[in-house]
Amino acid sequence: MPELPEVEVLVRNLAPLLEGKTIRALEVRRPRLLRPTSGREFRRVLVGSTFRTLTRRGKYLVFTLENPGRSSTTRLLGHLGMTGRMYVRPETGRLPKHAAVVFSFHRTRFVFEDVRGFGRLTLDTTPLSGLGPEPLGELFGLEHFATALKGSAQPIKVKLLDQSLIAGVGNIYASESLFRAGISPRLPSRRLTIKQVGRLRPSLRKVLTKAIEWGSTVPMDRAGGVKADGLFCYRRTAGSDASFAERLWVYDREDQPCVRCGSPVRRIVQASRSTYYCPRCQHV
DNA sequence: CACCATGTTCCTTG
DNA sequence: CCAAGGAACATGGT
Repeated sequence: MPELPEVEVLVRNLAPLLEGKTIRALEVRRPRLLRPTSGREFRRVLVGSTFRTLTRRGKYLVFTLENPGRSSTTRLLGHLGMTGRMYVRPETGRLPKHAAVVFSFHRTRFVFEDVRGFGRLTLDTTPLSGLGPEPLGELFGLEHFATALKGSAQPIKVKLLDQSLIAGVGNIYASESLFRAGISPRLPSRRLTIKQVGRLRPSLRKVLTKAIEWGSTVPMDRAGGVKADGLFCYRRTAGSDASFAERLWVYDREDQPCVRCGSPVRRIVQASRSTYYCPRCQHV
């Protein structure tokens, strides 16, 4: 589920459910996902601590906790990888098969589960320092963007995935924003004209903003959608999912007609990841 | 069985 | 030294 918009929606749903909750017990079932923090260290620091704030940075969730005993604050960093999920539930019922970490409160528990195990929940916050500006923030200026692209021969699609350039853009919204801007994903970054950069920047912002809106307004009981308890997860659900189709213009739509011109959407592989685009609307 | 998957990191190659 | 490409990570869906 993990690009900026999905993480943003998750954070908004989760924050009110966590704030003020004190960790009474903590179970680490897949210590590997805490690395480089050890399970022992993780428990030592967090049991007894109280969740204060939850924010997002790029695709990361940033939790702050307060420990009364040490009168200090702790930052906890979360990342969903490809299949991570986080949610608060009543303490009843059994845990899912892939539950990695379980925080117990009074009558509820906060669960981090991850099927593939590419996600992370750790006390190591160093990954934050390597992130570029937030694409929806003030620091993501046209000048900064244009300058960063100027030096690189990498295809623009690949460049958009570079988290040190912009934080939070993933494979889906990279394709989507290029379609909206009418720019070929193959175009070397340094070849973008100032006019194209001028279109790409607002396209990125629009696509991300719309996705946040969509994620925040969709009925919360759809399969693979958002659940009322703050769980958010989407999976590709073939063509049967109408809302998913409406939401994305090119991603995962290989051979389907372009929503703008009708010619078939093409799929190519760049940096070993799928890119989708309309060869007619995104020439050059 | 084969191929694909929203991400990041590490290693190799040029 | 740097950039680019690919594998690895681990599991499930189609």
